[in-house]
Amino acid sequence: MAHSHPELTKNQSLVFGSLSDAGGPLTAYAILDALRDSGFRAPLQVYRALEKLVDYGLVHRLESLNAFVACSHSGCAGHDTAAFAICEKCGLVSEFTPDKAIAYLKDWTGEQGFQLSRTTIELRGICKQCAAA
Amino acid sequence: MAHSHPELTKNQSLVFGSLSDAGGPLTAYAILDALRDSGFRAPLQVYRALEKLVDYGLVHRLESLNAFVACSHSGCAGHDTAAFAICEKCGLVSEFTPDKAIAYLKDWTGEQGFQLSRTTIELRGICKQCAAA
DNA sequence: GTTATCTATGTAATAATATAACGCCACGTG
DNA sequence: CACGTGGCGTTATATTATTACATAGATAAC
Repeated sequence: MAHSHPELTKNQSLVFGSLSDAGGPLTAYAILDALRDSGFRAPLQVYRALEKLVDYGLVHRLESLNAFVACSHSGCAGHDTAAFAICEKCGLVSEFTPDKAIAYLKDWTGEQGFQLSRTTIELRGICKQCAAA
Repeated sequence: MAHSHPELTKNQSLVFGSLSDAGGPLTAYAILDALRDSGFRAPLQVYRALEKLVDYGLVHRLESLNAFVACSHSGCAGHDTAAFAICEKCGLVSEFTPDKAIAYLKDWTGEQGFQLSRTTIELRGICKQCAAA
């Protein structure tokens, strides 16, 4: 699941590049706009590339923002158990891997007989910088 | 934050009722369709009611489904730290309150100086029933 | 009692996010 | 070559959510 991946195609590289350059989350349509000069014309070009990139573990989808962000730990181990802290002031997104919290969630799913395939953990609040300001 | 609430208005009652009756998540437009006979005509009627209901802690938004579900613990304490296990086969949604996992997440936010206001925890997988089948 | 204000509501229009359906081309394998 | 697979381009459409503006009722102030 996720992790190693073949060479990226042209479109995948462009999409991944625009996310990396942004250094933060972008919506699919923001990516589309960023790549018009590179020849992108339609949303599907972006969505198709994103699907693969998420699959490969290079990009995360932020459900609560309907946006996408390049993975902080390229080729990251816990890609499917990453968590995100999202600042509601400045938009900063910090990715981390809450192993112990995940362990407790897995305890619960184990007890329930729930076969866990993917976790979404997104924290909303104010980052240190913005709180200080 | 959340919890006690005034009397529900007519629209709020209708929306809450349809979510309760459903016993599972509904999209805003599914609610709209369910309430056409009750006089609903436009999405905004649904979204406005949902906003209040979420505010009051009676309804949760499931970010990964773009859907809404009545809170399992009416007037639930940990409304803003609830977690959900979502079965990808049958659509069953189980709400629970992973206190220990939340505690670890709060450890992290505390260390980072991140002022946490809201958590989203959604687990995808296969429920016990569907796994057995 | 009238004015001001606040909340809820109704309606139309539109924005933002995401997918379906089709056909084409490049590539590798038998 | 014939064929299957995967990526790509394009059009159209589906789904989710909000903006903008008008109306109606309750309440408090004067």
